Amino acid sequence: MVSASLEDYLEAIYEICKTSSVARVKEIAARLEVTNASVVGALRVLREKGLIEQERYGYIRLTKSGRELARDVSNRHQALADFFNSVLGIGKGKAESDACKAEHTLAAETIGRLILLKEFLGTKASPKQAGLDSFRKFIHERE
Amino acid sequence: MVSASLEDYLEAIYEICKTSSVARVKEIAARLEVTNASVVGALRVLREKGLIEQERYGYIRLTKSGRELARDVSNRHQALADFFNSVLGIGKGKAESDACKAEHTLAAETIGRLILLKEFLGTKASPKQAGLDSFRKFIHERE
DNA sequence: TAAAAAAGTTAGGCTATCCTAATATTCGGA
DNA sequence: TCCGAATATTAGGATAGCCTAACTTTTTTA
Repeated sequence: MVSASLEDYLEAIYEICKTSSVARVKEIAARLEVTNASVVGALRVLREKGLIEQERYGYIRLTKSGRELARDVSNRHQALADFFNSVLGIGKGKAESDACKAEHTLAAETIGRLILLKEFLGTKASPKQAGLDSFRKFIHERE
Repeated sequence: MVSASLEDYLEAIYEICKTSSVARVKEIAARLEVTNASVVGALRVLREKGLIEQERYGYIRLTKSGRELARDVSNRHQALADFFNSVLGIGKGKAESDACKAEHTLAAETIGRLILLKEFLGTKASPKQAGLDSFRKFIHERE
């Protein structure tokens, strides 16, 4: 298992690698607002867990399992931020910061249901079927 | 500010005091599944922050500000557990454990919106107005 | 190409939170 | 009432995560 903090590091590396192909200590530190020293400490642990690869003083890449884990965290983050903002109408900034924290704590099942709820509310097909009961049916149909 | 951990202690004391009028170290330890020693350490901090009163070897009571804070945490917990279970259809156990963690991380505004969303979905009055747009109107009317 | 700048690392320290083991206090029953 | 059981506390230690300061390596540039 990896802690919430380590998930944050993985997620940051994942996001950076989307555009840069490799990540560097400085970028991770900037994104997470911690010092380089803290990043180095976290990277050592991630390396020991086989989630990243890095040569001394070199670039940082996710391993297969690191990438899978990071992608999961990132997906949870996106889903939550989107739900908070586009369903609940929370401002983007707060939606992001809430997602940042809740992505580590909410069960995958819970987040999955939030995604369904958004779909349900976006459904124009059957606007007459509002309400909890029809949301339950909606869940049942897709799971 | 109090940490997530201290909020858990406050909440436990609050719940215990609902039925017993005072709390004891042993009960708090049992509820949070930590040792007595950990409870004692946390109580010292809560005392320093003026959130509880306790004589040496004696009973534990919340102060006014402690009770207010504990009530807030407890309310967030209830609202989340209820939303997860009764709206999302998550099993009670998981709904509780998710609530336990998210109660410390989600902004009050976010939790407030979840409560509104439940009300909205429970509204029988206007079942034709399903969908995100009418939820937004719904929010607007009550805030 | 050598010195300066930038980036990465290490060493050591701090705080929060938990633990176990030992000790102190309180309380209930013989 | 006094002794043992129950409860509370203290002492000391571990871990995680962050920091600053000093140092090393790499990169840039004059």
